[in-house]
Amino acid sequence: MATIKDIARIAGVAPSVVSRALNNKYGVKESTRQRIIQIARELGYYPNSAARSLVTRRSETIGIVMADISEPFYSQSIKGMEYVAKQTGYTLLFSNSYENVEQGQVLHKMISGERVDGLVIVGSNIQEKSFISLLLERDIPFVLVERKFSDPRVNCIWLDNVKGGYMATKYLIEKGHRRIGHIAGNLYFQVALDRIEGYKRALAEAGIDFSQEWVAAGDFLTHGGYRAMKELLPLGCTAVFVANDAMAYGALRAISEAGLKVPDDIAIVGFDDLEFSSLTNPPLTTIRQPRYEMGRKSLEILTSILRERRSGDEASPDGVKVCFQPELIVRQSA
Amino acid sequence: MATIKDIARIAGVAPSVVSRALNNKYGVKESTRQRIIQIARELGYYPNSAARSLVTRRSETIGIVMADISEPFYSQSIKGMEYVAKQTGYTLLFSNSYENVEQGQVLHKMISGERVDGLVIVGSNIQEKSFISLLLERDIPFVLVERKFSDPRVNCIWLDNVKGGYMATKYLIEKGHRRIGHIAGNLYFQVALDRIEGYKRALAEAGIDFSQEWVAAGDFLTHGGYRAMKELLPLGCTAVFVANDAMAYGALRAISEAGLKVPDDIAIVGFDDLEFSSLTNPPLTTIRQPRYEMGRKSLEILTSILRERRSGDEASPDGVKVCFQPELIVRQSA
DNA sequence: CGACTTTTCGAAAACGTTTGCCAACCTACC
DNA sequence: GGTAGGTTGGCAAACGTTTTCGAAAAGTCG
Repeated sequence: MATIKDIARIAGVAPSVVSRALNNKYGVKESTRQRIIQIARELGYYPNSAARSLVTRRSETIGIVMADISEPFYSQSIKGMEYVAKQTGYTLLFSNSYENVEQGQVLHKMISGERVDGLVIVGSNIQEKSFISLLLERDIPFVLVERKFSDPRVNCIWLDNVKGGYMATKYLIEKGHRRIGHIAGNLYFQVALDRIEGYKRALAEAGIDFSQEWVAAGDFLTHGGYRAMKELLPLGCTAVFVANDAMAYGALRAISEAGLKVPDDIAIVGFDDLEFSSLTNPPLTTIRQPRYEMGRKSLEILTSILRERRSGDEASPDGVKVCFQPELIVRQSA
Repeated sequence: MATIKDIARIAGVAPSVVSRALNNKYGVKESTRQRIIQIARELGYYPNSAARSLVTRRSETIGIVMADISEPFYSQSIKGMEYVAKQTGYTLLFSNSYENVEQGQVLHKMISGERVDGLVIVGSNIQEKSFISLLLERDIPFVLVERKFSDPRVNCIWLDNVKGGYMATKYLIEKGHRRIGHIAGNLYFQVALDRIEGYKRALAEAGIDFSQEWVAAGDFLTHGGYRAMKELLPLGCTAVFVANDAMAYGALRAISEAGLKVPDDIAIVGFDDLEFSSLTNPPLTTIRQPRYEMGRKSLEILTSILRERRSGDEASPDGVKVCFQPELIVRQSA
């Protein structure tokens, strides 16, 4: 590979001039700049990223850590993030946390190895906070997705899950249901708790007693939804609000295996509005989460912080907090 | 962040010794090694990856380029790759090619910037070959997934798609169907061509005339499957072999919208066996592709090449070629 | 105890960039 | 023609490692 020195030699100029020319810095005559650019092109020059980030202390890379990148739930978020990454020239480095950000050395590998300039952490569980103080202490920009965090310094973006749970449940109540169950997500995650909270509020508002028995524990995965629905079935509810679509798929299956019909015997409302949810039988009524926009926003926040830092401006000490709104998508399962 | 020099100073030793101690190299007394390790731990030392790869010319990173990481099709491959990556300590750097590897600078960014030590390229289209000669020329290890490439030097792994297409079609024939349509994938990809070929062979073997009219053009995406099925519907076929599950979902929808029943009016066989395919209505009969194993294998091949190179052994000039076998999964759509 | 071998350690170069600072050059103005 | 001021280019240090080579220390053996 050609280096900056090769170019300098050929152009009859010092390496530093080549660097400035290629980086569009002030202080090099336009004619020599053109000459240098031409030579660089002919040599197929591409800057060595290790050398560059060693001196600039920047990697132009952003780390994305999420539970499991292969969950369909994340597909749209990723697309949104990539959109911004492409715009701003950042490279995205994905890493699975498998429900536990703090465990494992991925985070250390990323931040201590200076492989990333900043982080987007989506869906960390509520018990984890030491990694947050670590990031704060090391002064590494990051944004939390799907988690509200009270410290004013941290950037968070999340969906109003309480409202979403409320909307789903209220919709079922308006449809005339009174015996409404809930399949909850993994309770170590704030989203699961918030959706339960919304469910409770709608119930309370309609004067329906909340019963712990009606909420079955799930794990946000299809199979967990299936199991939970089986638990719920004998209780005779006429409707179930399921904390996410993936579990709703499992619930649909359990219901169908029991020989019951959706929505006539049991109505189902999911959460998330995955791509597949319009293809289930029947198509799933659900709460849409603007995942693309949220992914995009998360990266916009991060890149703008990074930009501020690079330009040396004093960044505001306060983080950004953005709350997105859920939307009810009515299909045929309720 | 603490550097190797800090440790050296505290330990009263030269930086080079620290490096050797931390990398478990021969030539440092066990007692000093322990002392150094202890100090490193106390300081929370982590090697700066840029500095390291600048001198070693290795990034300990593998680039994975695929059409669209968020397609559910890839989820299992990714899991398989991650498994090996974790074992071997490599970091995975994903990049979407959006159906065109050569376009765009991702590849250059990765290889010319020396960000990756090797590449796994899954599903490049058949017209693209200049990137292959580039990689060969630059002597960058890579493995092609989902594409057979005749040059003996290149490592390829693929599924026997001809056989898969044959199995799917033959199954339908055995079920008594004679009017069997096909929804093809994007014809710029070898897999699409091979599955058509398998379809043709099964037809020929059963003495059924092949008619171009019976094969509808698709794009491997759900919506394309939906459209293609609509084209096929008026032709009165009693069965359709769909080139992948994602399109099969669209086909199922089109059929159901037309008021027809699967499998009674039209039988459907898909390809891939995605997670969702057991949840469709009716559950999809399909050809399974061992995606996890293929992802895993691709990275095993690459890492073993990388290991050989690092140890300085002369690698064999010939690449590895691995063909995986498809498997028929019978559910209820055919 | 001396000669030799082996082990342990240190100095320094190298990897490819960026950047602060200074020197040289050019322009223009008096 | 001299000087001030601005523009352009070069030198050298720095970033944090690894690695080569040689020196010093330690160990071995007669």
